[in-house]
Amino acid sequence: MTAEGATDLPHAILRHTVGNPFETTVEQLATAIRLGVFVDGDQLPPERELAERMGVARNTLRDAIAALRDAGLVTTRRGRGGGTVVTYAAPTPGSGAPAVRRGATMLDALDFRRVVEPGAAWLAASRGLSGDQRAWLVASLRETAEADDPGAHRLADSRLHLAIATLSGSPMLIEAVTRAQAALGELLSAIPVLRTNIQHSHDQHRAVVDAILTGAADEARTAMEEHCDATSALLRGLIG
Amino acid sequence: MTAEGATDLPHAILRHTVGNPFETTVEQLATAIRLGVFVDGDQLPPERELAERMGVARNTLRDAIAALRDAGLVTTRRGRGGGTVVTYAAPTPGSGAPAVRRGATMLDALDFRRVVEPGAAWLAASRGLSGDQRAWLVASLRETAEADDPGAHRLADSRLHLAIATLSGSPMLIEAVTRAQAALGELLSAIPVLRTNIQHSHDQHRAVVDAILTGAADEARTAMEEHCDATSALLRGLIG
DNA sequence: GCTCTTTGGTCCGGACTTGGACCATTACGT
DNA sequence: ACGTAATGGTCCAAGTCCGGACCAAAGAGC
Repeated sequence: MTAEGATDLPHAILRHTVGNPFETTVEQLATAIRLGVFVDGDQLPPERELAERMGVARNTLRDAIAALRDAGLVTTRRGRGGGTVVTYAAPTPGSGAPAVRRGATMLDALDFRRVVEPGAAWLAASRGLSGDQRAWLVASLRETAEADDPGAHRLADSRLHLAIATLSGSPMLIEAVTRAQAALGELLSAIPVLRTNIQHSHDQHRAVVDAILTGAADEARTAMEEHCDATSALLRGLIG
Repeated sequence: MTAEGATDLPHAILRHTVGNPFETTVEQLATAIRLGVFVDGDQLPPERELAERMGVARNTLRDAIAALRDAGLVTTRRGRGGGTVVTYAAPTPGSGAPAVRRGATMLDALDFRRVVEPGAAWLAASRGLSGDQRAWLVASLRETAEADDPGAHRLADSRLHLAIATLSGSPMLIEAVTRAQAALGELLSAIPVLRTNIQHSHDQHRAVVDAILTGAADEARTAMEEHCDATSALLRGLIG
C-alpha cells in the first residue's frame, strides 16, 4: 500500500457506487448463504417479498436466484408450498487455501472488523435484552460448540457473530459487521482446524456472551477484541 | 423501535441495495460538499475522471452535477481551465432546526458513530504517520479553532473527523465514518452554537489529536469516545 | 373432487444507464 | 496569431432494470 501520503480528502472519501442491482443481489444472497444466515434446508422468503425487502424488481431477483441455482446453492419448486430452498453444505475448509489474493483488502477488513465487532458486543451488552434475545444468543453460542464438522462450525461461528451484531440493535452496525464477515469469509474458511484453535475460539466466544448477558459492556468489548486479535494473528499468516 | 424481539437473522441481515446511480451520485457529491470535503471555491475533478472514480457513466455524472447546479451548490464553466466549482457557503445553523425527523435513524447513527469514530482514532494512533499526515492533522485541528462563523466551524469539524478517519488507513472505516457523519450532518448543524459547547468540543478535539500524534492509541480512543458521548448528549435532546 | 390461495414462470413497454463518438468553448504555449 | 490541449456539451445505440399484468403449478380447505 502506498498509503503513506494519504492527505487528500476527496480522494479518500469519494467511493465507487456499488455495482448493478443484479450482481449486488447475487452477491448478497450468496454471502448470506455462505455466512449461514440461511442454512441447508432453509427456505428463502417468497420472491415477491424478498424482492421488495431487497429493493429490487422481481425480475432482477429472479435472475439472481437463477444464478444461485446454477451455482448449486439453491433449488426451486413451484406451486403453493413451493419456493426456493438452500442446498448448501458448507465445504470442508483447509483445502487448497488460495486465499492469498488481495492482501490489502483483507488487511482492511481485519482492521475494520477489529473495530466494529467489539463495538457491536459493547452495544449489545449495554442494552437490556429480552428473554428471546438472551435465549437466541445462548443457543447461537451452543451451536458453535456442538458443530462437529469444520464446515458447520464455520457457519455457526458466523451466525454467532451476526447474532451479536443484530443484538446491538444498530442497523448500520449490523451491516458493518456483515460486510466485515463477508470480506473475511474466504479467509476464515482457511483457518487450520486444530483442536486448540477451536477451543480457544470457543472460550473467547463464551467470554463475550457471558459479558453481554451480564451487561458488562466494557468486558464484552475487551473479550471481543481479544477474539479478533487472536483470529487476526492466525489470518495474517495466510496473507501475502 | 419495536426491536425488542429481533432474533431473526435473515430479516436483520438482508438490506436494500442502494438506489439508482443517479441519485446515489447526487447524494454522494452533495454530502461531500456539505461535509466540507470540497469547500467554497474548490474545483471538482474533471467529469471524465470523476465519473471513473465514482464508477458511473459520464452521462449520469453530468446529470448529477446538473442537479447540484440547480440546487445552487456548484457552477460550471467550460473550456480549458474551466470545470465545476463549488459555490456553497455553509448556512448559519440554529435556524429552524427541523431535525426531529426519523429519530430512529438518528439514534442508529449516533450509536454507529460512537463505535467507528473512536475506532478510527485508535487505528490512526496505532499507525506510524508520515510528516505530511501529521501536518495535515494539525492543520485540520487548527482550522476548527480558527473558523469564525458557525457554518465554517461546522465544515472544519467535519473535515477534522474525516481526516482522522482517513489517517486510519482503512477504506472500510473511512466509508463508515463518512456515512455516520452524513447521517448526522443535518442534526449536527442544529447544535446550539454556544461558546462553552465550542470550547469543550475543541478541547476534546485537541485531546484526540494529541493522543494520535503521540501514538497513544487507547488514549485517542477514549478521548474520541468522550467527544462522541458529549455530542450525543447534546443531540439526543434535539430528537423526538 | 372442486375451488381458492400461494408460489414460481413469462412477457412487455417504458425508463434509466452505459460506453462511445463527436462537437463547442476556452486557455495555454509557442 | 495560431495550433493544441483540456474541458464541458450533445447525441445515439445497446443493454439493463423496473413495475405491472398475466400464466402455470401445486398444495390447503371445504
